[in-house]
Amino acid sequence: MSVTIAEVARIAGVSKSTVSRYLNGFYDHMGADTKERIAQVIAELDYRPNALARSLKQKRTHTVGAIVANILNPFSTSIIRGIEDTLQEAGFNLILCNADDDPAKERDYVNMLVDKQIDGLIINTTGCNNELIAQVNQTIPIVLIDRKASDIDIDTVTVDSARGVRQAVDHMVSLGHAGIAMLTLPYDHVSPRLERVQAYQTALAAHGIPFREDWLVQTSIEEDAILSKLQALLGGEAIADKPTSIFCANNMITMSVVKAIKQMGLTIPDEIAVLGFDDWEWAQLIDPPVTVVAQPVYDMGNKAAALLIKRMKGGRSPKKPITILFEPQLLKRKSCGE
Amino acid sequence: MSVTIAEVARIAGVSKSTVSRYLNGFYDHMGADTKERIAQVIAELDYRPNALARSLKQKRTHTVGAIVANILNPFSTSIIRGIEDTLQEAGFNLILCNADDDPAKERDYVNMLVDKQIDGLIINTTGCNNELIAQVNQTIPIVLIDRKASDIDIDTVTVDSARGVRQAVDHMVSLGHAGIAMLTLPYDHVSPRLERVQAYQTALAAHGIPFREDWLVQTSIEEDAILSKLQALLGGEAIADKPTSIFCANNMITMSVVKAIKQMGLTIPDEIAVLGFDDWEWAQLIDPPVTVVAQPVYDMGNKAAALLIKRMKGGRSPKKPITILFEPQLLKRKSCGE
DNA sequence: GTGAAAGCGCTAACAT
DNA sequence: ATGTTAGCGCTTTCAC
Repeated sequence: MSVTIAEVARIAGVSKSTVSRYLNGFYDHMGADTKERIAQVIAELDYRPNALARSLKQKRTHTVGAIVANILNPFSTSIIRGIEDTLQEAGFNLILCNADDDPAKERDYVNMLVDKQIDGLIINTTGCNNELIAQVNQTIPIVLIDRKASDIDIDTVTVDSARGVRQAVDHMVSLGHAGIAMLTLPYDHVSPRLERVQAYQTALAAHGIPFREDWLVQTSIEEDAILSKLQALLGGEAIADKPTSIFCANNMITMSVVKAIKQMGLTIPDEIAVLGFDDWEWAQLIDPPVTVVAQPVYDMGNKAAALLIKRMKGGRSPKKPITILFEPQLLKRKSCGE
Repeated sequence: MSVTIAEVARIAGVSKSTVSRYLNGFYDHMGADTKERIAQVIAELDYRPNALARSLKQKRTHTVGAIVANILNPFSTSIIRGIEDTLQEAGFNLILCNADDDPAKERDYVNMLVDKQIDGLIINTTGCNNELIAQVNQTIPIVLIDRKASDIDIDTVTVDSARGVRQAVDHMVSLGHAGIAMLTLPYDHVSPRLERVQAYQTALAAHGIPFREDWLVQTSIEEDAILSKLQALLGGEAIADKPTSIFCANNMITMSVVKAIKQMGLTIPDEIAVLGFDDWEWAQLIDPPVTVVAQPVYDMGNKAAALLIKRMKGGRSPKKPITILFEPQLLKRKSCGE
């Protein structure tokens, strides 16, 4: 068995309480000699307090959970880095979980984290566990990141998708594209996806471009799926019936679309232009470098963590949920033409 | 306060032990009626056992820690997915940590995880905490992934770097490249980096190509650093003094090198060929698609988790550490010429 | 300035 | 088939 506080106390010739006080930094009224003795014994035995026992008593774990939707997405990892840095600075530990965009997995992770008594939670939610999240949020502060949960009142850090889409469409139109298709993952429960689809329609309307139902396509990022959707979109005979550009609703779609277009032997942007929501480290290495609407992901992670920390320290203050909106930024590269 | 086992017991009109037995699935000799009653009360109160209290008593948390070197690296995230899937199937929880290639962070995370009483640990180690890792491994099973710790005896899952490098060099030579430079991150404590550097020299020798000290360059992935190193390498006047190809020791280097080469206005592979260790999802989208030595990362994650599970279940069996070597695979694309 | 004792929520002998 | 009891390792009143 590993060494306990009792053993430290015994060897140092003091009581457990005294060692405990030492551990928790209550030196104020402590004899310099006892203090030193305890320090020495701890060092000698290489004693480390049992966090489980401590937390069981204190009812705080100094640990925050974060559940991301898809850890393979660079978007998620950048957010994680942002969360991590801020949390670390404040002395909180982070338990990272990957829901894999699976509501069941998300639910299990939320429950596990609650069971482990985390002090706070950051979720890039699937959008399918709103009741559970709302319920947990009664006792444990939760901050949603990127994706809102429309029907519950909860702190959220996200980006102004509508503005980003507007910039994207404006840019494409300014480059002469009138036929603008949009590819997105299914947007049933994921707020940014829905917002982007709506903003796309709004932006088209603003430019007097008629919205074509068949040019708004929902797809998975499976290679076959993307390919067949794209072929349907671009494979026709009549030129007038084909879009000249594709707006991709997030980076996973963008990557898959670029891959599929190359497979089809089409050239970007001459035969088909591409613009994506989300920037990532190597978007500029792609042939051609992809024009994107970038989100300040790292900052968003920072902010979500900072907000959560405030909530966790806030005691039982009447917390009125807030939503923090970040501004997206259009990064003009080569995939839409000059 | 949240509901406890005592309350469930009270309301169900049984003792805590009985509820506990129910929770742990010891139904065998339990009255069908009590069983039902308990189930009902639990559902009514939405009772969830306190994992902290349970683990404190049981001395098992059903939780595994994983520390990756750099979560921004797709290599890490693929490994994570592999670990996750296997662990989940076996009913273990995963706490993910990102050491950010910082030995101090790694040390802190190891300690935190130990304090939290994880049942097992998977580390993609910085190589600078070997004593700590060896010590922890006395009581908690640890599996190293990707990077070995040469001086300690511990389970390891990694790839045959030497073989991969040999394939890479062979390929470049077969394409007529004799001037092969190598770029790597500092390889002080990171086993695959060291192995790849050594294998590079061995492979050159095997082809009768003299090794040039100034063509083996250590660098960070900072844009400026890479650029200046590359300029030193490729910027000279005398053609004979310049390598015609660059072997990148991992994917982070590869991405940075490609970026820098583009910035310099050079074309790949005509002016300079590039071959990288590590494949990743969108390496083929780069202009030109990068030829790489791929590692079966997901499988490696799977295997590491499986091995760890075996160790955790193995009780106090005399575990003789093993090393599992995966085979790399050369993926010929366009960055080395035809 | 330090100690004794109770208890956090749970499990696991040992009874019956 | 179920209850009683004694902790797991720590913190925290309350004494002195």
